[in-house]
Amino acid sequence: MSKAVQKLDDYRWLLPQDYKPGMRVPGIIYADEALMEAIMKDLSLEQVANGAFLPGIVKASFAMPDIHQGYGLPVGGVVATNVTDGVVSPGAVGYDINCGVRLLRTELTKEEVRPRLKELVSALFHEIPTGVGSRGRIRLGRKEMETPLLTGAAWAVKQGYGEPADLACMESGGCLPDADPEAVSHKALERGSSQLGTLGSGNHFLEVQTVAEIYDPHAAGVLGLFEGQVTVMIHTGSRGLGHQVCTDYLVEMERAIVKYGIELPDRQLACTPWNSREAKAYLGAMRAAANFAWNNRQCLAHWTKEVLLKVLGISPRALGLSTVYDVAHNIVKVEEHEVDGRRMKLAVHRKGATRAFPPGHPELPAHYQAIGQPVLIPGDMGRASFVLVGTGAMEQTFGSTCHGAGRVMSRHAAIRAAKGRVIHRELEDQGIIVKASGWESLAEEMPEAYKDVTQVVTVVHRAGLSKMVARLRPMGVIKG
DNA sequence: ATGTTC
Repeated sequence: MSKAVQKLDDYRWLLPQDYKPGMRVPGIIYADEALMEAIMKDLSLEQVANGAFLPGIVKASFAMPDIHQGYGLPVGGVVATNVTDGVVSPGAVGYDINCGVRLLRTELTKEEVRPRLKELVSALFHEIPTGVGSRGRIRLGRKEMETPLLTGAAWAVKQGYGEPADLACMESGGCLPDADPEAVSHKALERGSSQLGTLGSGNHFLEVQTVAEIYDPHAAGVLGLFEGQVTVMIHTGSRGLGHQVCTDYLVEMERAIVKYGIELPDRQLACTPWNSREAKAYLGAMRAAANFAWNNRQCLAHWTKEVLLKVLGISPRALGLSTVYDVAHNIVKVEEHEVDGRRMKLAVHRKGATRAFPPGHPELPAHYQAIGQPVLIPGDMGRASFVLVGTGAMEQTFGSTCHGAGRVMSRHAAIRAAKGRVIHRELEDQGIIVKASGWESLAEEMPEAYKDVTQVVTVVHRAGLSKMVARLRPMGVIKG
């Protein structure tokens, strides 16, 4: 019976190490009974087990309650490898390097914005490039790409997009050090050259929201959030540039596993020893792509502010827009963690998982030291999104929590299920104005295609990975 | 996620 998944408590499940011969550590899944049922329907658990084969993995292959099947590792997976004898795996980061979420606060209430909402959503949709292959107003030559890739969002701020204060409100200050633009292929640079300040497609969105409920008044106060307030959430990543970096290095990793004799149950997890030439190159390129994504969200936030000012016809002071935080949920980072009582330097791969460091952690900005790292959880466009803060994830999951709702329907299944329905009308009946590039992109993303995000965050809250601060309700959404 | 099967 040990070969089956075992329930540890109300929110934790164990995938024993003998679930699949060759696992170096067990798997741990965070979920309640209902979410576990959904998780067992695809190959997620198999992929959690496969992650446990990665050389140098420590503690366990972790999965968050929003996991679903992905490329190699499930989306919602966390694996940490020892940097002395472990590996780095692009499939355990994902195609959309530094896919992430940014939350902006305003001084406005929903009553003040509601009368202009339709106009606002139309203007945002008009001004912000959305959809696959969308191009923005910034055009950079290959040489001009170097600084944004090296210096992160500080580049956008220097260009006049946003303010220096934004940088302190971003994970890692909006820049991963040791990025190497030279390790990014010409093809990747070319794809990225016109994509700064573009939203993309799929589950990426820009949403005008209102704070519907506060669970933790102290943390909400520190974050500048109050009930009835209007916020803006931006969910996007590194676009074609990051996708191309992942594609390029997966080819390289295929060669590396042969060269270094690494055996894996799934080639999609192809990886390379941490101290190899291939790892150095991938990490340099991955960090450059992460910095591109931070610039992308920085530019999008700036244009969002411009549109808000123009449509609402108010002063910047009356708008009171500022950055609450900006998180990366597809990334690999070198961090120090305690494992079996020993401090270790680890490569923490978070693929569809959010860092959630506790209060007092040295990597947090001074103004958030008391509350812990802000966690931004985008839900579906009909229900809710959440703000949480880090609590006790350090001892459990290398300081990681969930990243979203997680799909329950494939894109294809969602389109089939939505046939004959008018999704934007259904949402409008609930007071949510949606603009998307087409019927299909809305059908793929309809609320029923996702798990209930409230259920997901309840699990991470009760399991002590992070603490619920506020629930945000969608008012207006633009989608690729 | 993605110039959505170079």
